[in-house]
Amino acid sequence: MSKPSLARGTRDFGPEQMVKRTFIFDTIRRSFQRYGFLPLETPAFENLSVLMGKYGDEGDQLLFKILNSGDFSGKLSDQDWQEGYKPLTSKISEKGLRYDLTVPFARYVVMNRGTLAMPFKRYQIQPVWRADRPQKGRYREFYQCDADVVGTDSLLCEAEIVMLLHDILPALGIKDFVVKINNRKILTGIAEMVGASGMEGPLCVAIDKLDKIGKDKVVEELLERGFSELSVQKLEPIFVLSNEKEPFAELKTWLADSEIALKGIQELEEVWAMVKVLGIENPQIEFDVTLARGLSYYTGAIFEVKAKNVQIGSISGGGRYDNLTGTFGVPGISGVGISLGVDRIYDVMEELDLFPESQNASTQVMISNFDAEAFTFGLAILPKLRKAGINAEIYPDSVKLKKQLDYADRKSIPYVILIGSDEMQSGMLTLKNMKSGEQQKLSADEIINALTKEI
RNA sequence: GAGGUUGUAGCUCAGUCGGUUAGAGCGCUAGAUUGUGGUUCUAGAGGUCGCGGGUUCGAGACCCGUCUCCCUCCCCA
Repeated sequence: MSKPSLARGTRDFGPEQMVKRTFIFDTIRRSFQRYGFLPLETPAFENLSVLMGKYGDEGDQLLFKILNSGDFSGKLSDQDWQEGYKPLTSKISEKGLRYDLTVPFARYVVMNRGTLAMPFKRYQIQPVWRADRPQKGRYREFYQCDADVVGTDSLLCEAEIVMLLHDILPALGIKDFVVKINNRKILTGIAEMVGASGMEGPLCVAIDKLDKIGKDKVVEELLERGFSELSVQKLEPIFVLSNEKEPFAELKTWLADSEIALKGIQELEEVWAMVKVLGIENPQIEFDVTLARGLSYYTGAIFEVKAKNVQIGSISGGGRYDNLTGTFGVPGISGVGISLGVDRIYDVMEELDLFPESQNASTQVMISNFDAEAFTFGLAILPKLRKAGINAEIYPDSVKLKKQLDYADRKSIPYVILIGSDEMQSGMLTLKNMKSGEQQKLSADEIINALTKEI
């Protein structure tokens, strides 16, 4: 027999952690609802045909695949084994764990399009799985909180996402953050401009590292990735732009010949304008040409949120996707959304010590169990406490008081009711304050009164 | 997927050059105290040294493999 262990990249969440996590979930859910999003849940696993090809090659590889049940290898031939793992995978696995919440949502929209009031706004809070190598702030099972709008290409949705983030993060205590915004159309335009159409993928990957490794290294990497000297020269303005907060005018001059880039810039300007009208106090948004994001389905705005003063990756990301439902046979439904990573938000809050103290979740009063007679007496009082809305429990075994008080102490139960022969005779119970050690004689009703006031 | 690193009691960690019965602190259990927790004192329990193989008279220590933790890259929440 071997000791039990957790699967790589997974965690248990004990009671204290769950109290904190629940606080995050509740805060986010409340905001989602306030913006008119409706709840949705989808299955933990989907057919691979739904998931494959939506996240890029890298994403396909990070999908957890589920082995077909039963004799999955029975029909395999020798040739199947020799063709390599990719063709083999499709023969032995047809389901996979969900990788994000956006693709299953798109599938849901396609399957239910006749019944949904468009534009359709939904939120979804569920775990997702990625066969990644775990690291700080990176897990193989983690929760995402998504809010998406489909069925409209109004840029109001982008502006509302900005606003939503400015509601949620401060409500969690995260005041220092930055919402980075870019637009895929601009990136496409840039690739076009420098004569490297369709190469925005590698382009993004390289320029994304600008603030990390510096201009010279980025140029080096671009050349390595197959960009010509001329292309790299034409990219020069990027290195200047990257320092500006709102360099839309400069961008327009530089990319004047690219229709698609101009469209992207115009979209961003509109979002900025709308954010101003919505009146967010001190909006923490920033244009970032180097923001790319790997998910291949984005076509318009892209978002990423970073918490400042902590070394944890982005806590939220999202963007607009014009043709995700198109991959399921229903084109023309544009959507946009964001995803908040609960586990990273948790890590940020833990590191910055942002969790509120008060936790009304646990027991407020425990009835001690001195002997069989007192136990029966206490049993009658227990439901009265609970009916009055007081979290209460009775110690189940007639063991030494020392042990019972120790239990109450360790659960941080603030009050204990002591019942002995005196108390049963007089009806006046002893209420002990565990923090101060004070004890007073009160009737059951008086105790309920006193404790109700404390809530 | 590539590279590096870690693993000894429930937790944090010692363990010398390869050598007797693997230790400490905290925690846990019991008692001191038969109606009173936190402090104190006393006693006790608790180990497949991640797992599998190898070298050796002898391995917690050395070698190989494997799993896991953490880190860098890639990518991402």
